[in-house]
Amino acid sequence: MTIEIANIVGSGSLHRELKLEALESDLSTAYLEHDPSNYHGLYVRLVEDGPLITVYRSGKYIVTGATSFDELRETSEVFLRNLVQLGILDESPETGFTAQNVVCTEELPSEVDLTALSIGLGLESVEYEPEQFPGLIYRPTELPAVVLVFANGKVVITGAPDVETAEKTFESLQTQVDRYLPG
DNA sequence: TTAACGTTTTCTTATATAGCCTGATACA
DNA sequence: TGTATCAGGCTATATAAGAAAACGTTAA
Repeated sequence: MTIEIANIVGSGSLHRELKLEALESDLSTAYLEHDPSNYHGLYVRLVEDGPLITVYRSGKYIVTGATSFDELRETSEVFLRNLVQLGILDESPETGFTAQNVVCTEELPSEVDLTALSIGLGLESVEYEPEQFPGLIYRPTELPAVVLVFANGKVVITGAPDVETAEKTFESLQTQVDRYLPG
């Protein structure tokens, strides 16, 4: 099994309020975007095309666009170090930074008859409306993740807090596919 | 009926996936 | 002018955050 991580979302808190306008002018080396008329959060990128940090006045922040847990952690830590260097924080606080959502892709060994699969899985855990969206949406009752299954066998797993959960979710799907669409 | 307040929804970002639609461009 | 091709946007999914708008409810 070769689950590929496409995106990880994490969040944490600095436990103190921030002046976003001041932060915007102080973080001169980062890639910044702040347009309160569009959205109230301050967007920060430490490197061009790198993960995006959304910072709020409350001191809470979100990191999106990381493709590994190392990159997610590193982004949060470098951001905190920058704030300490700028004198915005006295020292790196305990932020409680954790991954909230992992988006992964996988592939089933063969094409899938989505209509047959939706009948097999049962209407209570499946949404499949091809006129609206070409993928089948599967919510396993025992796992906190959602799976998008496409007719060509490609699969997107989202909502999982970690890779283990994503892998278990894919295994659960594969079991169901083998049961309802043998051979 | 209107004001005031409380609750809910929408917005934004990242990302994969695939089908459909629309607009732009190229060529006959 | 008509057809073909391509690119881009929208559809749906999860998640965090908080402001603002859109609701619903209650009282005067």
